[in-house]
Amino acid sequence: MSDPASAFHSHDHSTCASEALTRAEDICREAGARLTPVRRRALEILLEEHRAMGAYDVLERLAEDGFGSQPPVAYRALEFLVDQGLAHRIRRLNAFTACTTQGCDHAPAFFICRVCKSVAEIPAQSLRTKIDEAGAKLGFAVERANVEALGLCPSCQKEATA
Amino acid sequence: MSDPASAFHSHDHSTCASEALTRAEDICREAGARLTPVRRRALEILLEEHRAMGAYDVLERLAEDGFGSQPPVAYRALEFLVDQGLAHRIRRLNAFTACTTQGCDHAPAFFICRVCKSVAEIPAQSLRTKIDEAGAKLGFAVERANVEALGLCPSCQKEATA
DNA sequence: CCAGGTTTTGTGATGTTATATCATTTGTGA
DNA sequence: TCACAAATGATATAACATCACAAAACCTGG
Repeated sequence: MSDPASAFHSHDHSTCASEALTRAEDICREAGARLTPVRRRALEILLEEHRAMGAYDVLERLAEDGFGSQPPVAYRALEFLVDQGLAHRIRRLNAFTACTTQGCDHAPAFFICRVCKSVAEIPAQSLRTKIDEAGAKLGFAVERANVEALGLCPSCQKEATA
Repeated sequence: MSDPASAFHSHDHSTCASEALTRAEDICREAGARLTPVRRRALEILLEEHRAMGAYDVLERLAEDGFGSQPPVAYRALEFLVDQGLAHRIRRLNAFTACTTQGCDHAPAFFICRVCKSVAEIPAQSLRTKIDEAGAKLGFAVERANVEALGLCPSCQKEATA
């Protein structure tokens, strides 16, 4: 993956998205997982923008494309993507976003702009280590950790002061 | 607050809970906020155990005690408690838990046992600082941050190996 | 005290997010 | 090509959360 937190930088997004899709195919092939048409389409939809989308929004788009229109269609596709590390669930927003650090450590931290809803993901292995250590002090064995920060992205800060 | 992460230690819980309630009263008085009967009762309910409760579970208990039985009753009380820093929302569980570090920095991190659902809270200002710094590198201004770890608490680990 | 506004509560309705279940189809490998 | 596993379609329902409005409780100045 090119650029950490590309969400907040101008960049060639069509390349960004198509590369992610190509990598996703590789990752699935290696994992022996099937990137079926719905799943692939769901990922494409998430990749269109660096924001989180609700399952029902994804569902609507999938239905337009001729896939089923019932909630499980979207939830299953999204669950698959999350399991494969191709997407992440943003709990704060009850929503999903495409992974922008494929292949990386997968201890992501998210920065969510409360105004424009864009979401940036960074690799945060060092935070994860700290969390593990803090857990260890309590005798707690950490298996997964969420780190989600809410605030203002660079451009929305400019808007705010203007 | 006595003991960080008391959830995972045996302790005198009735003292733990009653002290928390007393402090809550102080905090509200100082803030000029009204700890009304529903709000107080909601806090008591959350304080009964070191776990997260869903709003509807709290609602059920409140209704039994003669308060209203519609969802807003619970959501309003819980929102008040969260605003006052007397409770926290655990996004991973869509649930709420009483604050066990009242008065502390309020940059909490949570450790959630996936088996017994107990929740421990620790002050985590240093993690918060790291998150702020990581945000700053992206030009992102962090306003709030969630840190939630899922895994196994000490006693559920013992169970698992047994 | 009491008239005024503000805050809190009660209640019904509705919106949003997520899962359970089961039948059917599709892919995969013996 | 048969049998098993994986994926999809479709219905129903569960779980979580908010809106809107009316009634009651509470402060506060006169």
